[in-house]
Amino acid sequence: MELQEKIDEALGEILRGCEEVVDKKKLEALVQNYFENNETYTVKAGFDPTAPDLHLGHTVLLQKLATFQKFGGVIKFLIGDFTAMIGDPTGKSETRKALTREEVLVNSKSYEEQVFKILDSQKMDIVFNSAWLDKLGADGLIVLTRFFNVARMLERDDFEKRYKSGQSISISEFIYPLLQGYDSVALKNDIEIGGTDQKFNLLMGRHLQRSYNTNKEQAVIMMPLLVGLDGVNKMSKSLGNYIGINEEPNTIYAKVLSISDELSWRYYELLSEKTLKEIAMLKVDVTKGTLHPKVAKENLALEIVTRFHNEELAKLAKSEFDNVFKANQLPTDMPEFTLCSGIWIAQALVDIGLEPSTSQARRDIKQGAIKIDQVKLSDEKYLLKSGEYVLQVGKRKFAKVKVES
RNA sequence: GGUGAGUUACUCAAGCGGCCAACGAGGGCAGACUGUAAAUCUGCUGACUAUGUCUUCGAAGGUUCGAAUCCUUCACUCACCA
Repeated sequence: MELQEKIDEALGEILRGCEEVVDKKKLEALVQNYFENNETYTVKAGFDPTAPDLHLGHTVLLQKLATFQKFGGVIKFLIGDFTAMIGDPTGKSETRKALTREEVLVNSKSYEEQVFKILDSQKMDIVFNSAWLDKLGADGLIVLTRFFNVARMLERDDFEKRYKSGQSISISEFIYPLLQGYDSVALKNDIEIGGTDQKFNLLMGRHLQRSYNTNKEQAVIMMPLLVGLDGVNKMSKSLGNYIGINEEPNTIYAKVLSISDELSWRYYELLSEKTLKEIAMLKVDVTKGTLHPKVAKENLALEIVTRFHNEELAKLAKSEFDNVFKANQLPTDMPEFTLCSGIWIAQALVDIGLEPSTSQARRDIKQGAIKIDQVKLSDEKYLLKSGEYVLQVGKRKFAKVKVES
């Protein structure tokens, strides 16, 4: 293959799924330089030290970093331990509690374990921004704040809104983007990747690199935010609409299948390793009716489970799922509990964690949501006799109980 | 610092002395229909072995037979003025 062709192909992969790119020329030059002279460049992405549980939303970014690793990018995996003390004002987040050094280290270890499922550990550095921000000092901070003015800071959407409606904006929130931008200065960074919600902060890096006369001006790539399982909000742990990469194969599989058909295409674009062309063809097949939308979604689920576990477990997850929900069989793996004979069914359900309260349990019994050995229970006051049973709440909560006399 | 408005369940938001465990909407849970999809329809949505009891309407006191509703103090939020 011609060199130029290789370069074009690499750029195609790099740009895939990006929402917006700033300074595309710079990006192209870096990649070209890598192919021609084998010179690497740095790619920075920032992560919050408080959230070491990665979910698919994070992997959109990580997969993009992995792509860069293939084409000369050396990843600066930045853990914002210093900036976490302030809390990113982007969106609606509140002030966060400061973490101790130990907590940060523990979290970063956990990051490593998870991140290496996607990234090549040989081509990346994990860095902490406290390394240079601790040393910045008050005088350094004053210098930093000179490089930006309030009027421009207020141009940022969320600041503007809050300012106009008279809500409070603390000075520290103004400093946050500056510090994040300073990270790029300190790292002499070439490219930064972040979510679209980070646009302002990402561009700040460019601005400050220019201000500090670093002779560098990072290119910026913005990735769209992955919508969560509810199909409305961005995927986040606090909203509970996430798929964690450390979750069980069965759980991941089931969660992927529970998203809406429409949303599954978005997931295809951002998470699948299929080419855009292949995905477009799948879409056509579904529209024509030659491919059932559920099958398309099943394939996506299989692909995702395979990435974080393996193909065998993915297939098992599928057959398990089909068994339970298509054929109405019981799951092969259920939590098991031992109870005493004569226990009230509602109490039993609470004790084993299938219901939050006996009140809720009663309501569910009334509505026919509780099953014992797959038989609907209608008696609210039912007492369990000794023996072994499978208790079920709704369609997806199961438990095996052994009742002893 | 002054003046005024507000603080209600997961969220928004009614209620302004008894009919209030608190209208309505969203969310959530469950049932029907399905592909555990979407859409739609229905029910539920403080706790308690329960036609009753207990704890909730920013916090603490008070008035009253009776308070989310009235009074006092405190805390917080917002608006206008300085």
